[in-house]
Amino acid sequence: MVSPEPLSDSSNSALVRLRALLDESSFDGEQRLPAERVLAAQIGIGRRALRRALEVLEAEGRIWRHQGKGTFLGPRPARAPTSLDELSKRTHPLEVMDVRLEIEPALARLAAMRATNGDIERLLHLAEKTASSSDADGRELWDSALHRTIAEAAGNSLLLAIFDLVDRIRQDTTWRLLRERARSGNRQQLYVEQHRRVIAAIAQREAHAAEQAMREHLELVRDSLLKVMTSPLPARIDGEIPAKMMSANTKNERHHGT
Amino acid sequence: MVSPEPLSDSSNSALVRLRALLDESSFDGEQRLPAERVLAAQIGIGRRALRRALEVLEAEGRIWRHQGKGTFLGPRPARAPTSLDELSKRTHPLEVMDVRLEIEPALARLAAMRATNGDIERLLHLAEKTASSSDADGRELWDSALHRTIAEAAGNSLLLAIFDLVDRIRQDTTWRLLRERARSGNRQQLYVEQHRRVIAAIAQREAHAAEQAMREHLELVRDSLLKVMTSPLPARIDGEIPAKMMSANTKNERHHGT
DNA sequence: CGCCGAACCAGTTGCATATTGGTTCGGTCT
DNA sequence: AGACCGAACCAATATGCAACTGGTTCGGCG
Repeated sequence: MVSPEPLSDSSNSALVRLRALLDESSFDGEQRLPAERVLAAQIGIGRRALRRALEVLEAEGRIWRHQGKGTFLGPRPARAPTSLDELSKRTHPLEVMDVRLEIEPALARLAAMRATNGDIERLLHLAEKTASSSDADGRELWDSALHRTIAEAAGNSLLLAIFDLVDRIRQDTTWRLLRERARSGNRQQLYVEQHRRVIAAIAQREAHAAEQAMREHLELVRDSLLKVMTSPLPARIDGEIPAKMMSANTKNERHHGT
Repeated sequence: MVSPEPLSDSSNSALVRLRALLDESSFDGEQRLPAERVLAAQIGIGRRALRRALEVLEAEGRIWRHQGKGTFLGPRPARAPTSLDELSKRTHPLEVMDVRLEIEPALARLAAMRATNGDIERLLHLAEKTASSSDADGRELWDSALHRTIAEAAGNSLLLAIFDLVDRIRQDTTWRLLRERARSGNRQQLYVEQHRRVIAAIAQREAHAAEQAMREHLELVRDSLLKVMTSPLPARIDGEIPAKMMSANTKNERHHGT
């Protein structure tokens, strides 16, 4: 068929010659093919023409490229499912807060039921430290330790591992400035009070109260985060917020109908 | 009173002086304190004596050290990510069921709120497949796909990743024989009915009903697993069951959103 | 107008180097 | 003999730099 041909002759010949190279398996055993500059010189075409040909091949899925790494044969390797970087890149802060709202109240409840006296002692100690810490960095450090100690006290190693996973994503670089701005809001005193309430409930073995207190605390944290993110400041973390993911369990009454 | 003193005078004085430094917050804002060689020179003691003092402080949890990094104030930060193998090795089946009981009802609730019509269509399709499947292997396959589709429909990629993590542990080799024995109990028909109920609730957007139905389903699964594990058969999965971890949320009614 | 070479930008890798805590050794003083 | 010290070494980490990579822009040229 004679379709309109946007590519020039030389580009086209480059594509043909590249396809021939790939088909002949001229790079036997070699997953990686030469750098663009080298390859262009070998074939005897310009780098620009070569790149257009490579674009086609990449769109076809026959090769894949990555800046700084090179060009490789075969389909793009699947992402490691639990690779922290990948996961944190494609995870939105509000998603993380939703997950924390699902997990940490449960952790607090379990901690209230199963914490040892030693756990409770450590929690009380941490609460003091958090309150007495003056600078923001120190507060965040002790706060993190506090939440994790509760997770430990829950006595479920898998749930603890999940907590760590979420926490690692939360502490990723992208969030740094976000948290700095979030904690500028002077809610620190309220946070301290909420922490105290959670710990008290755990110490008194009141599972439901611990769960509820933790949920209220995290809801406040999320609202604070939300406020920061929707603030008129032009510097947004990420342009797109998937519509599905929008936080939706502030008051999750039953949805009837529609 | 003159208690036996294992430490020498100089070490002791080093410890006293170090404690003074930390209490006075001489390292305000600085999480990291000077290198051992420097610090020893500053205090005017030998490095060996300094190190003994640091050991005490580390045991007390006031500092933490790591080779090549340095010595830091505060509690030791969360440790490195746990690989799947490691995690799976020291995770007990009942722990996994407890985690599923925490996460999957929440997933069902979110799915009821945010599932697309396409999601629901797929769920209905899967329900048919699961019911019509005759052999046990096929049933398990469809069952797994069903649970994961619900997790997808929840629309939180991080929560989905966590679900996958748990699911991968659940499908680890150690569990194979356990599941074989568990499904020998003729509860399959009941499982199918429970699945149907969960899907119906999601399709009708009844978040609370979906959550509750999923919880009931998983509780039955866990009870079935528990029965198999405590059966008189000598082949136990793992010798030790930490007392803390014993399942303890059979009847904890939940209060979401107050 | 299309193409080319060249330069520049940005992400990645590797290596040499410096610094850290961890350890061992011999000398020295009490 | 035991406690201490300085020095050196070991191993893990951090850091900076050079050398690539693909991605992009620019001026020149036919």
